Amino acid sequence: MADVFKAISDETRRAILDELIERDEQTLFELCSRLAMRHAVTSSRQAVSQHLDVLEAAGLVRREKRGRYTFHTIDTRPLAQIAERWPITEAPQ
Amino acid sequence: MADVFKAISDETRRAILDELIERDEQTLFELCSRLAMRHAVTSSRQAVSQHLDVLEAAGLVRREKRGRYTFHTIDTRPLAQIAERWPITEAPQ
DNA sequence: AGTATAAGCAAGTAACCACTTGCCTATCAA
DNA sequence: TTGATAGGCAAGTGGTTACTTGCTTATACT
Repeated sequence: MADVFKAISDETRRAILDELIERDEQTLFELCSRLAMRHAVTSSRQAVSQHLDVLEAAGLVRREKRGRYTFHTIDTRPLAQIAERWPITEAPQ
Repeated sequence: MADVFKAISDETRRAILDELIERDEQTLFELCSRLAMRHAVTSSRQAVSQHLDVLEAAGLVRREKRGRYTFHTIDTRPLAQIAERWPITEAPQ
């Protein structure tokens, strides 16, 4: 789907995926503080939340609400279609 | 590079890559007519040329000028970094 | 030399998108 | 029940970007 390409076209969203690869099942606040500390992302909570909306629409992140916390889980499988669509050859074509 | 993600974030540019996968070494005019016929892309020559600029900056397309023709070649290798950055797992994480 | 074809350059425009701001809802603890 | 924490909703704004328009350059053909 086109959503996947749009999702990874933004630097902050790529940092979110990086952070979720390092540590999965994070809440919004956890993500915000760890993005600021480890990935030099200065976006506000609302901005990060909107990015997570985009990542969820692309199927790259799943949300699971427990109590007052919402945990975010990464799912890299939608990225497979990229390598399938344009197979990577060793030498330049 | 960030340019690769930006490059494939646009539907028309993805169609250009699709078309170059089908038939490599096309000129700008060839690309324009084949995009219109086979990929329902209605963009003008200048628009396609600007898209090729972006794809070239991302290293996904190389240009080779011979006489009055400029041939465009696809190089999918920059896409490999995507799968490397977020490895694809079979089951959801 | 003159014309046609292939393509580059550059400014202007309109739509999109990331981000902010302000307010609201829900859950939990004291 | 009151306050604090975690998060959602929605409108407005500024910057980016895809696209058009018009002009220019370069190569090839007659």
